[in-house]
Formats: sequence, C-alpha cells, structure tokens
Amino acid sequence: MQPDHVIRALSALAQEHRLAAFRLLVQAGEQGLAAGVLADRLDVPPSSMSFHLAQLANAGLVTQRRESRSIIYSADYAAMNGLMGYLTENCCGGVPCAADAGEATA
Amino acid sequence: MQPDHVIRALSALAQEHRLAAFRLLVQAGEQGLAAGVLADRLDVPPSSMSFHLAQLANAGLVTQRRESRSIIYSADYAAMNGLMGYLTENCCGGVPCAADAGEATA
DNA sequence: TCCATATTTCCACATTTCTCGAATCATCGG
DNA sequence: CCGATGATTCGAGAAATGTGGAAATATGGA
Repeated sequence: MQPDHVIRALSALAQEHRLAAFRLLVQAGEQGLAAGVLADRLDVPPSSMSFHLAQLANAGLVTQRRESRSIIYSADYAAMNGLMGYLTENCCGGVPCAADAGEATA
Repeated sequence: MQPDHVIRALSALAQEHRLAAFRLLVQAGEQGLAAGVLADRLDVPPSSMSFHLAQLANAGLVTQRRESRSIIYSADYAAMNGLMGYLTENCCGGVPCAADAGEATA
C-alpha cells in the first residue's frame, strides 16, 4: 500500500459520519447495508450520505453493489487489513501494535 | 479511546507531511527528533512544520520536550497502540487485522 | 406509460485546513 | 546585555472539505 493510498484511507475514516458508517458496515458483514439505511441510522440527509460513501469507496474501504432499487455498501476487509498492515509496519516501530489490543475500551 | 479522540488521531495522520513526520519519529524511537530536523528532512518551512507538529501533539500521538534551544518530538507508542486497538476492535470485525500483516508491501 | 422508491449528481454556501512570511519568544555563548 | 540560533505564534490568503436542497438517474410495480 502506497503512502498516497494510505492518506486517502485515513482521510476517509477521519470524519465522524464516515467512521460511524464504516463501523456499521463492519458490523453488518458481507451482507452490507443500503445507502438509505445508513443515512437513516446516522441521521444524515441522503445527499450527504452519498457524498461520504463516495469518499469511502474512493479510498477503497467499501464496495458497492446494486440490489433492485437499493445500492448496498459493504466494508472491504482486505483494504482495512492493508491499512492496518501499513500502520503496523510504518507507524508502530514494527512492534505488533494491535496484537494484544484488548484494552481498546480501557 | 473515544470516537472523538479517534477522529482527531486519524485526522492527524491523514496528511502527507504529518504521516511522514510521524514515520520518522517512530523510526527515531525514544530519542526523538528536533522540530528543525523534521522540517529539514521533509523540506517544509519551520512555521508549517510547527503547525503540523501541533496537530500531532493535539491528537496525543507525539510528545515534546525542550532540550537546550531545540524542541524534541517523539512518537507516543501507547497512543498509537490505542488507535490500533480501536480500529481492530471496531473496524475489523474483531478479526485480528494486523496480526499477520506482513504483506504490507505487497 | 405513469408513479413511487432509492440513490446519486449538481450547485451554492459555510467551514475547516493548509501554507508560509513576518514577528515574537526562549535559550545559549561571549 | 547582545547577537545568533531554534522554534512558535500571528495573520491573511488559497485550497480542500462538509452540507443539504433541488434536479436528475435507475429500478420496479400497476
């Protein structure tokens, strides 16, 4: 993963609505969630949601597929793994930062 | 780590110069690097560097200490661990994203 | 075809972020 | 005290980002 791509991924996640949306998509799993459902759950107008989802898609963190009238977004776990890998390699001194990251809620 | 703090940390890293600076600081280890050295290495004017370092410090990702006329910045590994922990817990579906993240260069 | 639903695109506007020279502040040596 | 060095703060302008209504684009059902 190139630095340029890393920046885009970090930028994509560095926003309240987008981080929340991505979390919901991760929870939803392969099945994903429709754009409208995300907009509803996050209480964001459809056009704004669309804008944010486009950013996540541009960063490669989510994929989209049409299903009838809905467009379903899903988290791209591989992309997230790539980001985590880069951060571990380049920003944690090689030490396995998240290996024992159980204290996330502490 | 609260979502608000996570956003600030991600925002801090989501910028070319700041990501580069943080990587240098991680490489430098405990010893850290002076603000001027970072500005030199990254070819950024001192005032701009200062601005970016302030953002990293605000996000809690770096610490600073004065050493004679220089101000030395160091990466805060614990803070980075906290961020990685949050991402692993909330954005990777619990799966240990970076556990086998050796393919970071792939 | 016509209508309703789901989403995106377009657009203007507000806000935030980035940039960097100049001025200021802090520390050291003489 | 003075001058030099290292860094931050200030201020103004440029650029990028976020917001949300209105219009446009798909899809499906009657």
